[in-house]
Amino acid sequence: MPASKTKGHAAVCPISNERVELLVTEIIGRVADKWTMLILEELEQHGTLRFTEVRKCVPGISQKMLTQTLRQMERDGIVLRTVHPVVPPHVDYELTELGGCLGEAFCGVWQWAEKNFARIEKSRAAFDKRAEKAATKTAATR
Amino acid sequence: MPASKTKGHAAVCPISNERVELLVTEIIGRVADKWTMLILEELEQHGTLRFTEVRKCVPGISQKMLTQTLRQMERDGIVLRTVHPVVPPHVDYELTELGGCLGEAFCGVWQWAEKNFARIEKSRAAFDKRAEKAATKTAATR
DNA sequence: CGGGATCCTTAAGGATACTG
DNA sequence: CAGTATCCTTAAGGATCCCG
Repeated sequence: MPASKTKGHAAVCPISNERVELLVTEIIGRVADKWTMLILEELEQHGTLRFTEVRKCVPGISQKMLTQTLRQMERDGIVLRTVHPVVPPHVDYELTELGGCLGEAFCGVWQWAEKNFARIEKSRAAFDKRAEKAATKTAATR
Repeated sequence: MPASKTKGHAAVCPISNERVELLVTEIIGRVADKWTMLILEELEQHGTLRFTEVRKCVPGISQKMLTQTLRQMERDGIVLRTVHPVVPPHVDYELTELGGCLGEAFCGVWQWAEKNFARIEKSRAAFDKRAEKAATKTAATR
């Protein structure tokens, strides 16, 4: 169990630690988002993509969410957005180096999900069965 | 750049691959959640915690979200919930082995956030400055 | 084509009150 | 103590239209 998480930072950096932790937490909250992760994954796999291409790669995402998420990622320095001043417009998206690092960091989570999805499904089924039993029992009691 | 993400699964497993991908995506969506990650982190760091203790460790979480998230995690087999039949009630939460693995997988993301939060802040500031400039320019034009 | 602006609907999430 | 149940508010997110 690797111990160097947020707490490990304390000894190193003297600047207000609650602030750092809040910041890190906020970043985690921003980055640990469904669409962000999916877009990240696609850009990592395909390299550079245009707006419409990203949209095709991420099924189910609305144009609004795509724009919004890409903007956030651009703002955070995860994605590089290049506008080619031609008509009709041509906009390219690609990961920055920072974004690439994040992609690699998330890789472990993807692998975890891939490796364990069957276990998770089983656990869910078992949980639901127990819950159902409990429910019928409660119904019988009253 | 490790290439074995969802796509890498294709060659190994013959069962409907879209289904697997959907499942994995769904799991990612579930697990890549702010509260889930924070609770995971606390349980990994403290071992076993009671309901109220978790609540204290995760500032800002409402009791509703805490219950809800813990239930989801229990259902997914990430967290083990132990009820001691005493009065007043005593309920313990701890990570399962599966949960521990997930914690380790997420560790990379935490480290990424810790390492790069300054860069991200700078990127955001720069982005906002550019946006502001663009806005005043637009305002001047009309 | 790549969005911005607007409207509208659903759902996430907080506050409060009650219970075994 | 560790929840469940209810209400209520905010905001996420989809659909639509339009524009450079």
